[in-house]
Amino acid sequence: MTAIRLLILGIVIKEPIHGYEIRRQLENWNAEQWANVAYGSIYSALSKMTQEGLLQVAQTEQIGARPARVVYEITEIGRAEFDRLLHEHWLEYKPMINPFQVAITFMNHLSRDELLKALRQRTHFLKAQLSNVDFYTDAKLSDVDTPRHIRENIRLMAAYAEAELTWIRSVIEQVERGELP
Amino acid sequence: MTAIRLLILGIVIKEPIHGYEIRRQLENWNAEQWANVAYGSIYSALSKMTQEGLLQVAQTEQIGARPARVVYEITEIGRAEFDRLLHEHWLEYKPMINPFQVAITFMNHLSRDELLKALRQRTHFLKAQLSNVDFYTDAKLSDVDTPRHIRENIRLMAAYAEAELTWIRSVIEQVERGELP
DNA sequence: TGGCATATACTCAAATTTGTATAGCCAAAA
DNA sequence: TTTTGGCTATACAAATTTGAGTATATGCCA
Repeated sequence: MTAIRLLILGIVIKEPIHGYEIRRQLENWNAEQWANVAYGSIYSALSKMTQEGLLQVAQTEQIGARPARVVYEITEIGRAEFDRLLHEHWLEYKPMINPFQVAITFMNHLSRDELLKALRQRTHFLKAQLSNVDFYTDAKLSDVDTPRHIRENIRLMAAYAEAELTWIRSVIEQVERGELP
Repeated sequence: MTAIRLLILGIVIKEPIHGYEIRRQLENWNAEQWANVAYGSIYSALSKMTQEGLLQVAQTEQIGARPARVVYEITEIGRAEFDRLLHEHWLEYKPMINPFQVAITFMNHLSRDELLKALRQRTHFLKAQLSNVDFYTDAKLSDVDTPRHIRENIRLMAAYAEAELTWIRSVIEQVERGELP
């Protein structure tokens, strides 16, 4: 929960903005690949943080008969909280939650063939990820809304993917030699 | 939520067991480092899954006047669900949720000095992680309750940590050269 | 100009998660 | 013998998250 708050505060701090636009920003950053951003929770977080005084409503824009846009802006308290959360995220070590490691835990419940198939499947996904990296590092750089250092985020993902590929290769070998599971 | 279910089903499938013992098993696997296992949610998941017919109560053991242990066992439906979830986790690519990447997103809000300090701090954590790896790969192997392939999980974590260390070194250099943020 | 896919924008009930509360047992120190 | 700290074991209210639901606008093609 502190993650979604930090993300929202960091977006609102730049300029007053409404929920849907925040969602688009997060999509633009591919945040769904490294954060829990169910889009419903943007709105919960916005009202909760408003209630707590971290944000305030700047204006509501009625466009036709659609739901009115609610534009939020950050308060001084909100700025302080952003700083606090940012430092917390930089200085504390919070584990990364990886569903694949849950799968690994029960490796021994798959047959040899299923396991090899799954490992190769995973290899595919990881390579697909990597091939996106070049695309993004080029394309996103020219996009004005995307800070240049967002590229570093993508590079880190690529590094994780490479590491996992190496690991998978070694596991495949062990499975083929009958040492695993 | 599917992750905690898979974990619990995979533990209960081996033998009838009560909630607290499940918790200890998860601690033994260092599950808090790669899964969301707030220990309260073990009990929620157990009763929910019982209600859904995936588990059933095998017995309740009253020891003195303490809360009675409720021992659960898996049902046929539960076995089927375990298989389904296991395959889902092996064959689908689910993103890993990484709070550090949220921090990276707002790298530019830290001063150069704060950033370098934070990066070095992170380096420390990662090296500490790595130094645990040798310990665990040795120690856990002799533990009967810990399947041998759990070691692979630890090796994967080490691979991620190494990858991140390399990434951090490159970022530090860029920051020192004034190219970031 | 009408129709269809896609985009805009938020709401809310239901499901899930969290963390604290409760409360007794046990071993060792004082 | 009493105190103290830590382990055993679950319950549950409160907070959070999810995702389907609602309803309108807009662009595009024929």
